[in-house]
Amino acid sequence: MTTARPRGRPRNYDPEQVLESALRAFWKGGYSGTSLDTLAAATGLNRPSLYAGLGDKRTIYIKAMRRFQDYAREHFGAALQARPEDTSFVDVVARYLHAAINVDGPHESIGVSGCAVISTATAEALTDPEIRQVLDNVLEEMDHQLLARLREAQAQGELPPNTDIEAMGFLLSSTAHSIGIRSRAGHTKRDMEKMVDSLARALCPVK
Amino acid sequence: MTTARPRGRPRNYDPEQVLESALRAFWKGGYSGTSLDTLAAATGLNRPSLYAGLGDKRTIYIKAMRRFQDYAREHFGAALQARPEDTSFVDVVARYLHAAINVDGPHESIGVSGCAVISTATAEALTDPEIRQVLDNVLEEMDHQLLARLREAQAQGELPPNTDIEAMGFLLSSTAHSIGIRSRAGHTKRDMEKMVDSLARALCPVK
DNA sequence: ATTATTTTGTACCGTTTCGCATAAAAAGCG
DNA sequence: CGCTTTTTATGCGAAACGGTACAAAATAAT
Repeated sequence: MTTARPRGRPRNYDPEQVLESALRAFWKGGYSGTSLDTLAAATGLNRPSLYAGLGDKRTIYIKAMRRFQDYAREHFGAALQARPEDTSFVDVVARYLHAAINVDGPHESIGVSGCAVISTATAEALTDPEIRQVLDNVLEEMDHQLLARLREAQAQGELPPNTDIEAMGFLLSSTAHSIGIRSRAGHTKRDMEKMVDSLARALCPVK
Repeated sequence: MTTARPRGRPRNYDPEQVLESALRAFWKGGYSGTSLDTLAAATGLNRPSLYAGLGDKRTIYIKAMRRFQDYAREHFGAALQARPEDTSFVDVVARYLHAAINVDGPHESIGVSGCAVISTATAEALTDPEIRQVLDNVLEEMDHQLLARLREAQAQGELPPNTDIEAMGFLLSSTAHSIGIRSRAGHTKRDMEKMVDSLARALCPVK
């Protein structure tokens, strides 16, 4: 059984795929630097279809950023999950940093690098309150996701009771932000992978 | 004695002041988001004078970013200088973080916030190799400035011999990067000032 | 005073930008 | 088969964009 076909002419595109293409276009060229023509070429749609399907440029951008945020949340969440083979919380921190490299580092296959939101929303944040809010929401969610896990770790005894959870969370999220910026500047995965273990040890009060 | 006047009609503006105004315009609106008209209005010059005096848009942008880089280098350098009242290296680290807040945090008087380069060059980095290089140069200089000071500290016994200097430098510069991003997202100086001491302690192996 | 030189300001050029109006196309419904 | 509904595609239009031509203005040199 298939869902009942809607009334008129059927859509000629997959909305998910179009949003993903739009994300990649903005990810590469930024908000102001990506025109509707570029967006149309990237998605395969023409401008009126784009507009009818996703809204105006700003709306498409914000939807694309939300999509990236979903993707990032998922990966960071998975990295923070405890695993049987973890010998200390250093392993969890290292996994988080690897996730940051995978999420915010170079994506060779699609020719982009950096956190899509941080790399593009910062430029607009002071002139567009809604985009600033998207950026702030991403930062806040990253901090929150980390702090929740760090508190749990402290409660479970994975981290010493005197650990400054807030400072540690700030440093971890900051490192993730910076990994995105560094890769945007051309740094490779290998450049950053080789730092992960020493960073994890330096970040973790558990020696 | 004054310098011999050049031949033709004298300039009606101070090049330093114009470049500073251009910096503030790009700082606020980003590269793609700032038009030559906006730039002309901000500097008080008209477009032809701007072009004759500073070059085309990209050239003006790059000169403005270099100006910001000079400003940042100076402040970070001053913060890293040893002071008689320092009781431990934690004080130096805290001073560096305060400098990051002053340089990359909100500048209420001129209505901008964030590191001018990171906040605006990241959006262009993947499509403009020269701008990417400006960004990379800033990141590299921050790391270099920090590492030089950390090595010195280790040599002077301010830091334990087993300190992982590279990791510590990476974390410190990353924190500075992130402070710029957070303030771009709307975080206030006070939000971040209140974290400085705990961050400095968490970053410093000297407890 | 005249000339040479440089800066200034208006006005313009061709292109790009975003958004939409409008008609053709593709489907279901009666 | 017509009729309605929805999507597609061409293409328009007003505005904004980066850049420059050109003449007027301001100064030094002769």
